Amino acid sequence: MEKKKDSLYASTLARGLQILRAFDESHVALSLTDLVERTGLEKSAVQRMAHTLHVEGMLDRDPKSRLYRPSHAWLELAYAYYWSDPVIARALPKLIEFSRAWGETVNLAQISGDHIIYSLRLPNQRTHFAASIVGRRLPALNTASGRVMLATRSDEDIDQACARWPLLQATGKTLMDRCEIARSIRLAREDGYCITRDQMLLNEISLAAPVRRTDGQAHAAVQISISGIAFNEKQVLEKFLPNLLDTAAGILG
Amino acid sequence: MEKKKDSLYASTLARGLQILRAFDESHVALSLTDLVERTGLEKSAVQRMAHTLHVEGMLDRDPKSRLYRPSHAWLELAYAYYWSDPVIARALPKLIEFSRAWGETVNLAQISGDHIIYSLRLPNQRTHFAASIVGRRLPALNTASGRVMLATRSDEDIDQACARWPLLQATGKTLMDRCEIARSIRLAREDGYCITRDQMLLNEISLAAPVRRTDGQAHAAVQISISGIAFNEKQVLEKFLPNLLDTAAGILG
DNA sequence: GTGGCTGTTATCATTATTTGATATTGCCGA
DNA sequence: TCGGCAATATCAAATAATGATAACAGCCAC
Repeated sequence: MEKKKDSLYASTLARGLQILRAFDESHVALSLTDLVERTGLEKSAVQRMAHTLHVEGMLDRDPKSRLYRPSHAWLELAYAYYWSDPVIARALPKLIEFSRAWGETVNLAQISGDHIIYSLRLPNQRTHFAASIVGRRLPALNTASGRVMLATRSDEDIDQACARWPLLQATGKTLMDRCEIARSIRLAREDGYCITRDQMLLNEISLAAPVRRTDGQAHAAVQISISGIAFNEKQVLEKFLPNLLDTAAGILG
Repeated sequence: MEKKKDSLYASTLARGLQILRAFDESHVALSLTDLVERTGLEKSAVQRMAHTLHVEGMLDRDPKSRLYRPSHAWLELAYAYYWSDPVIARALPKLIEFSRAWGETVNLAQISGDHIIYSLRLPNQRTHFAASIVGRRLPALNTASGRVMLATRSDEDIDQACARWPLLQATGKTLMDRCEIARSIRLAREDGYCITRDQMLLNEISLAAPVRRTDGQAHAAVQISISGIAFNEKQVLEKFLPNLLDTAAGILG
């Protein structure tokens, strides 16, 4: 109907997926009319899709308010994902080891188009909710992890990315200058790590090291979040960098 | 076609979901023919569903082997789930605190039909992969978490569950006697906690405390896994129980 | 209580979409 | 190089989705 002339494309299935994707951090429970609004689908279509997803166990429903909510099945899908990605299994024991040894928050980030996605998180101090749960996506250019991964690519790739990939001003100090970001990435290539401050959260220092494959490219990074109040960048590098590089290198992307 | 006479049921969507559910811990990458086998759908239907899911970003595909794999979108769904469930946000800081203070593996389990599902995990020592990642489902009756949650229900509910809910013999020592399990649940009701050993993993002691709602029922539990080599049950109770109960009580289901 | 509003549930003729058989192509190992 | 298996592409038949509309239910203000 609205999509490409693709005879293999099952639009009913796509509409169902639209319903699933209507839920996010600021839309945690939706009524039928909410879903109509958010998806732009016909009322009847939403009714049928939501009903089907409910019957199939993908959506829970509060009988009182009639609001739909994500079900536990969404976590089961994450479980299946974890088993399917071989990097996860190699990274997890290393991250646990690091977390135990240093008592700091450590994450595994992966590149996903022009964003990074946090696929493993071992939080060690109370922080914002979003910073503690897996599945969060952030523009790659704004993060230490994204930059250190990008740094393993060709110059052309880096230039292209710096020119085109999206940016998000998360704090007042988030770096939005694309030339500066390009410089930061080239520095990361020389250094083999990337460190940032106040980019996604104020008073947060983020240090990332690449998880390289045999061809040298990194599709994952190990990243730690350190309080910018307790430490400055120099101290963070001295205290954590060698072990972080070891941890990342030991994973083999 | 095969399903109920439900005029709102969109079977195409359901077929697509079947494809997603074909992936699990022992099926991490599937070809079209694998999918045909696992779902029982027609070859053409599988072709169209998989194609659509790929176009929509729900499945990745290795161009070489042509195998389909779960995509990062599966983690994004988990992210949306986390935001949608209010218990998660209340539990996470408490679990982090406990993990920091005691350096032991701590989990949040929730009841999901006749199974439990681990929705938060803070692993603190290397163990089996399955024991470290969220989304794992286990028969409620076989776990300390499941029993301590069931213990907050009525006697009839407990009897029904003990009679009908599934069991899984995970180790040679997994308790399979339904009468014994019922006894364990009633004990948990008196004690306000449940402790097990060697049930899902050999030499693992599992201790769980209920997260009660205002009506007294628990739909979640905080659970810790302790090495049965380093400790015996008595020591675990002495060392961890008071703090675990505090942690669980502080969450408010 | 009662009326009116809003959002949900149910129905149905029309038709677009899926279906599933089959033909074609491409890949990999012998 | 060939043979066999699996992945793609095609298409007429018919089923299953569509979307408009009608009936219903819950909630709030009065």
